[in-house]
Amino acid sequence: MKIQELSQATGVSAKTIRFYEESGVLPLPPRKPNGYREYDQTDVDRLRLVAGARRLDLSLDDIQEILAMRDRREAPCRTLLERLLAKADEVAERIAGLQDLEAQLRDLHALGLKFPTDDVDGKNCVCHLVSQK
Amino acid sequence: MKIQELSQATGVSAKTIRFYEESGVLPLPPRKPNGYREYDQTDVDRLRLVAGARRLDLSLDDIQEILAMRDRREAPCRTLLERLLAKADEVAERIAGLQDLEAQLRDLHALGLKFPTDDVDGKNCVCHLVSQK
DNA sequence: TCTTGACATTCCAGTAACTGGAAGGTCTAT
DNA sequence: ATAGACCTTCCAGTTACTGGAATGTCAAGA
Repeated sequence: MKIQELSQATGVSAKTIRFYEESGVLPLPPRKPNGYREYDQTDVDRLRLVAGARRLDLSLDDIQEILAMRDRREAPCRTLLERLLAKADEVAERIAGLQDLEAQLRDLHALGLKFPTDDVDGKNCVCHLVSQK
Repeated sequence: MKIQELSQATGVSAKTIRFYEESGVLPLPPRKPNGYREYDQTDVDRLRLVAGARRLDLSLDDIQEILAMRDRREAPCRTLLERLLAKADEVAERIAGLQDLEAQLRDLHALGLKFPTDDVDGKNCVCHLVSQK
């Protein structure tokens, strides 16, 4: 299986596959005599796991750690579970921050509409709204 | 006014101020004979505007463009307004995505708790939950 | 056989917005 | 004289890729 086929099978670009390899989340694959990387089904499985975890926004570091533990046959499941929960909490926080941000942006926009639009650089320029304190 | 004082007045680190200068959002300040940067109140104002806009998550590119227009006495207000709105929409989208993500993470966690925890690398390992398809 | 096109390889550089650190110069006070 | 608290520049690293250049390989068609 060549890199393009692995790419097709997983939806991860060849470029990214090489990057994952260099990053250490994917093992160095054997090479054919011509130097091409050779993959098999276990690589598909592993890369799918990586891609799935990335979709859940786990960092490559996290993923590598999880895979390393799995490879050492330690209990990765509990760890993964904890990471999932921690990640969920993180995401919840990020959401709250972004909701604040969105509200502020819309407030500012609404407020801006009330200013005379021909007041290019006057005291009422909306630019001042953005400036803090 | 030295860089540290500007930093105090705006809450932006000296390191970041130099970075902003290099990025072009802040102008090259005059230097004292000893080579130290010299700032005044207009720099405080400008940097506050930058910091405020950054807090609203506008990119340095956006900010630079807005400032450039203001400096040219063009109408930055309308532009800023549009950017605020566009940014708000962007943020709303990002929030929706993150909400999906959080739900997925919590579902996965809940699902994971139902698996036997001693099944280290068996078929039921939560790792498989993460893997796609 | 030659050529074309689609693959493969490596390496270098860039993205956004900083942050950290090293090596060295300057100022102020004791 | 020396300590420390500044200042300067430059280089490197962060995250997860992506783009591009230069080059090599392979299979198929004219």
